[in-house]
Amino acid sequence: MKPVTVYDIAKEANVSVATVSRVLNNTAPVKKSTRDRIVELMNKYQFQPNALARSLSKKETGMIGIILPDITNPFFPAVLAGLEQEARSKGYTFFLCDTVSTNGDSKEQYERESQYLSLLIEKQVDGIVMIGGRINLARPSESMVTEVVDISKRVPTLLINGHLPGQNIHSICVDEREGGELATQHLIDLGHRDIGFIGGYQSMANSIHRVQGFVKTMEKNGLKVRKEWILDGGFSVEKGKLFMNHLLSLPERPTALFCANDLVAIGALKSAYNAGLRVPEDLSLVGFDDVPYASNSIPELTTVSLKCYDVGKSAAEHLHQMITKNKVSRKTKIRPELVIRESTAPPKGLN
Amino acid sequence: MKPVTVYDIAKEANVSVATVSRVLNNTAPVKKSTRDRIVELMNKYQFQPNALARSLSKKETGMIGIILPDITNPFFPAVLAGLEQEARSKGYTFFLCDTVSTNGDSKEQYERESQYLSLLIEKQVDGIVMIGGRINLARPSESMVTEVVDISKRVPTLLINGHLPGQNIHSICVDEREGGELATQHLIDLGHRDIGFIGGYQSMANSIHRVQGFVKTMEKNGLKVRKEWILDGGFSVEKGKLFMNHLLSLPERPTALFCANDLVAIGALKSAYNAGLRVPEDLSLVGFDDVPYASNSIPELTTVSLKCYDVGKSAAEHLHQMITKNKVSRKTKIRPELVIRESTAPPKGLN
DNA sequence: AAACTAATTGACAACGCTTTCAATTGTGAT
DNA sequence: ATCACAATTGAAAGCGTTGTCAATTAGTTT
Repeated sequence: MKPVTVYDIAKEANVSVATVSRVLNNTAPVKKSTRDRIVELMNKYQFQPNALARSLSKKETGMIGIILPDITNPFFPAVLAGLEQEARSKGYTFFLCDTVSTNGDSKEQYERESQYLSLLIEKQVDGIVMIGGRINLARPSESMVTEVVDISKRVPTLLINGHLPGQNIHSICVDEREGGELATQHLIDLGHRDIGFIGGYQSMANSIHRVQGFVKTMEKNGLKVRKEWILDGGFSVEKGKLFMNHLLSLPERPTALFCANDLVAIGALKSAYNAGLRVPEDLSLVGFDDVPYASNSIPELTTVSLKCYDVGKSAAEHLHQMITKNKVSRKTKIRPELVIRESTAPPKGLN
Repeated sequence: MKPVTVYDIAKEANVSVATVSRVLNNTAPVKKSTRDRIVELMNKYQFQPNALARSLSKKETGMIGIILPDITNPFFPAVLAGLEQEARSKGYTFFLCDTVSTNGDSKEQYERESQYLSLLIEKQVDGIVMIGGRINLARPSESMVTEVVDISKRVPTLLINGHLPGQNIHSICVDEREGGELATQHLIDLGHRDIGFIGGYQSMANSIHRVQGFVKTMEKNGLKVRKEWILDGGFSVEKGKLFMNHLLSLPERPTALFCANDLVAIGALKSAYNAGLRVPEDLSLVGFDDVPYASNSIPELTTVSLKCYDVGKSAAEHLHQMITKNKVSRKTKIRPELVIRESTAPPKGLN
């Protein structure tokens, strides 16, 4: 019942473990006859080398750890898919760390990030990628940043769509601001002048950037941004509904809405629909991220694509370079792209 | 730059590594004064024990491997969430194995499953959970089953919503057939007589069971099931559209559709919508799984809930029992539940 | 056949932790 | 003091690989 080891094989083949190791790794020539004998034994016993022992000895595990906030948010599986695909082709394997907390307490979430960070070190992963969570905070606490800075000194660490103030950790991200500009300009080009922004958190970098792109573009076009049409406080469908409901209760309403992400847009869409508004006839909606949801709603969502898959893929490539100690530029940017679908149209008066 | 080891700590504290290990694991009493000294050094050097070494020695890793077909399908993150939450609370950690193949080749997918199965053994995971893929095949190849049977003898293995013909591997699953009955009866109770079934694969157990529940209930109610209204060949939104389009081209159409999963239902919904049909007025739709999508569409999908989160959670508990060698019943069933939302209504003529 | 280079192999020390067994130290009782 | 016993500790043997260095064997060349 005990697993067979190189030692067992060696003994039965009348060779030393060194030789067995050699055929196992093709690390040095072995006479054909003895190699055959060993291979045969390996098959006979279904020998599977113990990766722990191997890693301990070689000081490399081929594992990369990924810390993300919530696997249930479709955005993360989307980038994960690209990451996985690429990393796998390079021989890496995955350690999934979901920091979601049952009660939605973000303090607990950051706490969990810390735990996982240590854990990954202990597990001796070859690299770490972080996405979402503290690295998306506009102003993370001192300890939060030093913690990951320390980590990044011990093992190649890559941030996806995030950064740490005052630090210069490797990252790959897409220009959120530009995305915000794209979306807003699209709406303006359609003829909208009364545009609102909903979703996100003022404490998070991505939200801030998206809003900045929005505001900048509005002003560039000589349009006024109305404070009461900028609502934040969440990234979920549920929150999207709430935001929309609030907007609906206002005396004056925007004709178009730029949503902090697709989920919020979906929520807004639902609320608008329930209130009898038609999208895009009565209200234009643009989302952000381009998760699968976006193209499956009715109407399909116009959105700015973060190109999740590509981001994931680049991340894997970048991290691989870091691990193999090739030099890479510290930051790599990916440009977002506007995907025009069905949820945007000229405002009503303009037909 | 080298990581500090128990040995380093021991030396500086003037004790043996055994003692260091003891304070590290609280595995035996250590005099307060020396314990304090050691703890202090650990902090000073930010000592983090090497989990590889520890696992090698203890013969346990605290890792559980999970093999799934495609993280991008929202169903899997949903059960993963429950699994993760529960497993984490028990001190386990995750090894993610996504077997998706870029080109959608299922042969390649099964191949990948084999690779991951070996890999997990090599990595010495404490347990394995499989979901989807070959364990959902109605008639998997001989080698596919012996492979996982062999694995299950080496390490606790649990199947979620799957089985292997002629074997008796631990599994936790929800009764697909009953789900099919629930959905169908609901439609019939609403007054529908012309009901179709779309989606799934005739080669897959879950599809077969769902159809069986459908057929059985139809017959029980004295209704005829029409061959031409049973379409299979996929689980995606895209396929759902195709199925619907085909149905639309038929001279006679069903007034209600039971879809193999929510994604297919969404696809059908979109096609119906594009064809000018209104759901549920002109067509009733019921999905299966109850992924987040289901409650975010317009109209919201009536569906049979697989209670993904619960399934994941039970799986974690079950596997934990297996790992700790407590006795558990080999199979645990979870009952599906009909969730009535907005996509179903009495057929038109009946108002 | 001797000398020499090339091809194969084996011994053994890491890798960093846990665990067993025995040795040492400390304590209160006598 | 002395003894019995409990509380602490240390030495060393694993755990299953890899990798280095030296030794052995085989193959050429003269």
